[in-house]
Amino acid sequence: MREKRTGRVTSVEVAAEAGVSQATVARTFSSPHLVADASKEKVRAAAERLGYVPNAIARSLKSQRTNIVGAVVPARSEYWQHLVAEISQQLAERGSQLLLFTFTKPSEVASVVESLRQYRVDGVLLASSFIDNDAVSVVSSLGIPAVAFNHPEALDISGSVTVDNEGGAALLAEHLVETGHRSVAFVGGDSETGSDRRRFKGASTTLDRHGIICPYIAAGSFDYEAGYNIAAKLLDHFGGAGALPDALMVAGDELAFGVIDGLRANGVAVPDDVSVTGFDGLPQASWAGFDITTLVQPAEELIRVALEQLASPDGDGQEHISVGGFVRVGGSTRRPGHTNLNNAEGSSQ
Amino acid sequence: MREKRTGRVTSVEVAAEAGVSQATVARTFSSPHLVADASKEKVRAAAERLGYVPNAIARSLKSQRTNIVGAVVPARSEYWQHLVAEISQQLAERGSQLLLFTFTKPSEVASVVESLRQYRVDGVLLASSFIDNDAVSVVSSLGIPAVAFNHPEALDISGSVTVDNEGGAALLAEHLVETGHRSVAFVGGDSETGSDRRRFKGASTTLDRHGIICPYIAAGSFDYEAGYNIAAKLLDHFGGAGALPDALMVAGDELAFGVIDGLRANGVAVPDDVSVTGFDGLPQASWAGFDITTLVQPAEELIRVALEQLASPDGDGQEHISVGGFVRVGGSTRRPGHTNLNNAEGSSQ
DNA sequence: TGCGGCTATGACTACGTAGTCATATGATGC
DNA sequence: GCATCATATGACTACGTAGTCATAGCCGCA
Repeated sequence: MREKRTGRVTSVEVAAEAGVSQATVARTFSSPHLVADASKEKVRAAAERLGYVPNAIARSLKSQRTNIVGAVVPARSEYWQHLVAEISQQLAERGSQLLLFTFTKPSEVASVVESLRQYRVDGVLLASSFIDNDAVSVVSSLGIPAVAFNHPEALDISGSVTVDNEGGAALLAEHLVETGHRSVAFVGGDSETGSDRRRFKGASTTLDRHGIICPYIAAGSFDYEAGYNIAAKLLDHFGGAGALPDALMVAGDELAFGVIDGLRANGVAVPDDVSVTGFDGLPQASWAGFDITTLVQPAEELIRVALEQLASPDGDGQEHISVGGFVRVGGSTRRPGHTNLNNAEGSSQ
Repeated sequence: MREKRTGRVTSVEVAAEAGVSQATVARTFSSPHLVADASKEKVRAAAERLGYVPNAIARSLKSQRTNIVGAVVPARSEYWQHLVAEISQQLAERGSQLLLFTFTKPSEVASVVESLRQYRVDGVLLASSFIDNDAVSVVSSLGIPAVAFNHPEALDISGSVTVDNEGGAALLAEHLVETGHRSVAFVGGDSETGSDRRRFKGASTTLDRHGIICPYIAAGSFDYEAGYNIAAKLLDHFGGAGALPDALMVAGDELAFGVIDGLRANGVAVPDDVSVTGFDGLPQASWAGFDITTLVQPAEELIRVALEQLASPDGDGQEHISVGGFVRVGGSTRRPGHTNLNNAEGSSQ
């Protein structure tokens, strides 16, 4: 009785067992339409008996396709953790695998790229505005299809997919104006990133059109900690809780969580003393404790578009796609009933 | 002038360029100690000129090692998102890559396992108590070293690493007793999971020893939603906010976030009306808005131990390791000063 | 001088698959 | 009844590397 030497059975052995050639076994699994039903049956039965599983490594070597997509994302980011789940799911649907790389400092990206080159991934999702253009250009100059995700800076180097940061921030700003907010400040994350700058631009331009001047206040990064710490400084800056603007537009949801918690720790009520908006549409933004008014990034669509670009024939992927988001209204902003601009003053503090 | 056909240069071409044999090129990159310094120099220079990068796929085929570790985790879980970052970091330090698979329903695990077999990963981290024993046994019966992570049920099938759920829950229970809580209920997640059962066991046994009977209340799953929804039912069950026990021990942090938000939405103050503890030690548990008293799982250690087990020679990995956690005291539980058991009544409601 | 031992290197081959080419078998057209 | 064609299959080889084996050169010691 033949034993199942599982995981080490080859197509040759299956061929012997099934009484066909190795080629027929290979075809049964990779191009079944080329094999007669009777043969397929025999092969499948033999494979079953022996515990055969096609070797994807060998297949990749021969076919020059790995069916593996690499993703390079920052390790500690609620936003990217959220997206990775979506990436993974969509890749699975396409029959591809996800080779995940995380980094905590941008300087780690270089060595990651080296690994990606070695593994001959079919494509790379460079997922972050924290990745500098050098890394992006290295990858794409290697002939690896790359899509810079939410990295609107990478315009001339590789394909890119991003939410419409400017338009999204504009939508949020419009919403604030419509709900009667007359003074707004913008709390930025990492001002080195294009996302941050574009969100501020969208906000300030829109507010400006309504005669509101929107100062930029830098938290330094997009994480909770930064938001929490900036809260006290905001109070200093404006001269106390009573002097805060009507609303704070925060550049990212995680940052906004920190801002809200920090404000509350300082006795500021959200939204009663100040409205707060976020940006990203994280699941946690809907949690009752925060319930943030935020711009929801259509994660499913963003990633679908990005993967389609990776899958498209090389070179054609040099597109730069911007996807619109939508405002999710939560309890972190005041909603003075059907207030319009005429009586908006009533909702100001 | 030779062009850099990047990504498609082979060791043979580098050998020709450097004036050595292919074997010497291969050795320069995989066993440099076998190559004379002078040759290494020539090879490195030639490789640089041609833009050569070793092909990890071919290497894997030849050497029967992929340097890839697979991880199978639930897609929507704060806890696992937290751990994936740690896994990824530690694998990078070991020169390995992470092939990530996520699932939303346990039924999806089967197809994931199929992919893992094809890719001949060096090992698999089966990261969840949601994965049934069938899947675990399939993997390990394939000769793929597998470590069931936080899956204390898998005792006879593969190696496993888990936090000491029972001991951790006992620590939390002790803390509650020490801080004067005299009545406690346990809010469970998915009672099908061993983690849930053991945490309850640790809690109830310990509380029992102090004369406290701890009922089990099922939220059904470990996610925020479940926690939020169970809050109202808790009030029903106990007959109003005033009749709640002194403390609720919740089986997981994310679940606890939901419980807290749900309680607050129903006008219950945490910790003033009821103390709440979590379990996991997620970063968010330290956020000011929640600031949960929780059992911190030592993520770094857990994963290090798991990876060491994967790396150990096959067969030896059949160990079942339990790692202790520690209590992080937050603001979600009352701390009546130096209250001890003698005057604990004073802090009861 | 001669011989064992050590280092560095090249020739060769296997890893397991998929695609190319050639061939055999029927089925179809005139 | 012969040429044509589609289908099914087998033999063969290449994908790019790493390890095995053999050999050449070299040192030291008798």
